[in-house]
Order: sequence, then structure tokens, then C-alpha cells
Amino acid sequence: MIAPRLRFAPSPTGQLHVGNARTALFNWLLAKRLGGTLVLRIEDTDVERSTPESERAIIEDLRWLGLTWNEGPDVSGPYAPYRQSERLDRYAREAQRLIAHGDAYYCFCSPEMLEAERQAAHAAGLPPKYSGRCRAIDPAEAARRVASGEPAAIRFAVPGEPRDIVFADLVRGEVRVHTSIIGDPVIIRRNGRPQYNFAVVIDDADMAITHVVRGEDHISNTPLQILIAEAIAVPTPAFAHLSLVLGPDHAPLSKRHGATSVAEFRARGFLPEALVNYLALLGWSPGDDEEILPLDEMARRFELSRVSHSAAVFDVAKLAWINRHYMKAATSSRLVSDVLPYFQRAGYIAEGSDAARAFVESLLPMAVGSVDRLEEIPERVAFVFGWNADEAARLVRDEADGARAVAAFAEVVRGPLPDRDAFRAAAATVRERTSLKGKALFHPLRVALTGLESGPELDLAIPAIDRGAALPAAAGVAPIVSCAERARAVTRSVT
RNA sequence: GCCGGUAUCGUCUAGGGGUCAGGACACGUGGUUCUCAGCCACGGGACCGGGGUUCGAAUCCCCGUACCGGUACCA
Repeated sequence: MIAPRLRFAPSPTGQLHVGNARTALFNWLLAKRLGGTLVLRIEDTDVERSTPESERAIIEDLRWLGLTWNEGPDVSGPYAPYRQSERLDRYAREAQRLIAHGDAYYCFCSPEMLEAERQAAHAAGLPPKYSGRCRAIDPAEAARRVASGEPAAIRFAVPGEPRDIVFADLVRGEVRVHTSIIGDPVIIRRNGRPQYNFAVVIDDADMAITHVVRGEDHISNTPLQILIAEAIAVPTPAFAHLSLVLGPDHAPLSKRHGATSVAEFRARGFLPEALVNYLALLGWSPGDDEEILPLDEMARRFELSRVSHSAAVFDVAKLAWINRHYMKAATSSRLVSDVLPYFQRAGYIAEGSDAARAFVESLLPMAVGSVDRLEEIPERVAFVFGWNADEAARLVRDEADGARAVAAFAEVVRGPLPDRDAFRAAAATVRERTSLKGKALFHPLRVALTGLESGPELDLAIPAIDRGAALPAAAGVAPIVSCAERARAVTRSVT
């Protein structure tokens, strides 16, 4: 058996879309599962839309997701180059060979004429296919016209005998298309660039690709690609077509649904392992009821036969649930690194301070598990950094015995409460002095000290505030008002 | 229009000629708690429609419908 070789072949025309990320993931999973090789190929034959920046961004996003490849433009490999724009002579040569064999011909039709024909076919209710007009031009005559500088594209001559093209799709089974609906397609444009369906066939053959796993939007291109492969006498890889990813309204996932690119999900504070886990579940099922599966575990169990045939709606709520899971599972040192930028952006800490990093790490238990995304962590602990005396006082006045509880607390607490035992001891003393307990005791303390009706448990919140208040200015953390001061200030303004 | 693909709770899915049609997310109720989130328990919720085959169809077949894709000198 020949070594399985797979490829992911994005067009560098923008950010990596989650749908494409899922295609990349499935390729990666299958390559791992099969013990095969994964190739990254850049399909940049569309000069208008392709940019080097997109290529860089896509590579960065794939890396971030934890997907790796064995061969590609960045790492090279035995079948280099891996950028279609660097393989132009290869396509041109193959096109000339086809012309020589009578399997392709020059086409001089103007875009306007072609458009008119398409309209006519549409009006007549016929499949719009090229008439084949230029096929009748004598090859010698055509060669002369080209030599004289007349602009021409090259078309593939679809074999005359109409027949069914059948291929065994690895996810959906037998797919059958009749060749009579295929018009002679352009394989080399007037500008000399190859057309997609031509370039893929050559590249997949050149790169010894055995399995093509791609989006469902390519399913109707497949028969043509098989025809081209036959004409240039190369073997056809196995095909697997993945259904598309839709938005909640069942339209293809697009900007108006919110985030669509991997980069956007990263910016919103989703963890790569969560995104990748969710994406895999979108169309693939391990067969049992397990849903939280790390990449290597998925690779062990991946099977194309278990990939869904139908399109899937992208559900951010479920992604969030998975993300929560991975945040809880992550080590706190890894999490701080990921979350620090969000704290910097909020203005809570300065860049590059070890003390600030340690402080933020100590805050994590209050947020992880309560929050869906990294981006939400700073706001969950915002009360530590920002506290408004007037607002706190207002809330305390709304509490039945609020003023009394806070006043007692202010009297009892003279110094910092560095840990939960210190806080509990203080609370116990306040309880004895005021005989307030439970909600009547703790809720006034909460609103007074945090300025909020709700938030993390006080056992964690109070020590966090005082640890922050104890930090020297050099720590790179925005100044924090201690609990003792907060209580005194509220008491002053309430009484 | 034409060609192709797809169809199980709101969503992702398991299953598959006889099942209480299972799980997860979301939702609702209750519990835990000073509060929110979380966590735990419980609950409501689905086989697109019509024919056929069969003792029996959600499952197999046909038709329809809906949705998606293609119909390019985009990929």
C-alpha cells in the first residue's frame, strides 16, 4: 500500500475561516490516523485576490490551532515549490502537451460573447456550457493567431462520448455525474494563469496526493477533475467532501453572524484546543457519548465514515461550553500568559511585570469556571481594580442593616486581610458584635467592598483586594484600595 | 432554470426493519451559596411530507418539499 498523502490547499485571500479550519483539521486528523503525510499548498493563482499577508496569517492561525504539516511553502519538501504561483511553467507545459494531443485548444472568444451565450442558455433552460466554437479552429491556424499576439485562453476539450463519471466519495458514497453537462472549461486564462480545476489535478498528481479531503463546494468540480486526470494520464486520488458550516439562520457562516475567522475567535479569548475540539464535533462523532477530546485522542479515533453528510450550524454557545472546560483544565501559568494582554488592555496592569503577572495569576480562581472566554476574565475581577465609594454607599443604604454591618466591619478590620481565614475571622467578629448573620451580614459587605451585587465568593474576593492593595507601586499594577479603607469610606458616607 | 448533494429535539449528534429513539449544548424547575457564575438533580423537547415494500418503516425504495452547493478566464 502506498503511503497516504493528504493536503490542505487554502487560497490566501483573507483570514482563515472556521469552515476552512475545519477542513484543515479533518485533513490533519486523517493524516495522523493513517500515519500519512500532510502537505500545505497555497493556491494563489488568483492574482487579484491573493496576498502574501493572507498566506502568513493563515499559516499563523493553523499553527495556533496546533495543526502541523510535513511539507509546505514554509518548510519545503520533496515536491517543492508548494505555491501555485511558483509552478506556472509546470501548468503551461502540461497545457501544451494537451494541445499537442488534441485534448485542449486555444479559445479566442471574448468575455462579452461568452456572457451572451450564458444568458441565452439560461433563458432556454439549458445547462450553461461553452459552445465549443473555438474547438473547430484548425490548430495550425490557432497557433498562428497566438503567435501574432492575439489574446487566447486554453480550454480543455471534454471527451465527446457522453458518459457517467462515478466516484466513490469517502464520506457520502457513490456520486454520479453525467459529462454532457460539462462544457469545455478554461484551463489557462488569457493572462497565463492556470484555472483552479487544472492546477489542482496537476499538483495533486505531482505531489503524490492520495486523499483529497475538501469542502462540499468542490463536489461538482470533481468529475471534471477526473476527466482532466485521465487526459494527462495521472491517477485520481480518493475524494472526501465535507459538508459546509452554516450560521444560525442556515445560511453559510458569514460576517453578519459574528466571528467567522480563527483570528477573531482567538481575539475573543477562545482557546485553540477548544476551537479545534468543537470544530471536530461539527460533522464528526467519535461514536460514543464523549465530547471533550484532545487533538491526539481525536486523531486516534478519527474515521471519515463517521463524518456527517449534512451541513452543520455553528453554535457559539456550545463552543463556549467547551472553552470553559479547557480553561478549567489549563494550568494557571499557561492561562496567565494568555490572559495578560486583556488585563493590559483594560489598563489594570503594565506590560512585562513579574509581580503583576503573579498577581493576575492569583486572581484566576475567581474567574475560571465562571466565565466563557479569556476576554471576560478582567471584567469578572474588575472590582479589585476599580471601586467607587459613592456607588458602594448607595448599595449599602439599600440593605436593611447595611450601614451597621459595614460600620462594624470598618471598626474590626484595621489592617489587611491577606487570606480567607483572616476574612472569616473578621466576619465572625462582626457577626458577634452585630448579631447579623448569613445574607444580612455578607451581602452588605459584598456591596460595600466590591461595589457590586454579585461576583466571586467573598472568601476569594476580599483577600484578592487586599493582596492587590499591598502591592508596591513598582509592581506595575494599577493602585488598589484596601478593604479596610473601602469599609471606612462607605461608613463615613452612609452615617 | 439545469445539474448535484442533504434531511433525527432550537443546535451538534448516536442509532437504525420491532428501542421508553440515547447523549451533549441551550432552555425550565429544584438543590448548594451572601450574590452571580459554576456544580448537582430533575424536566419539557425530534425521526420533513406523501406513497410503496413489509406482519411491522423513523430506518429500505419512489415521488414531493425544503435547504445547501455548482452552474466563472473565483477557489
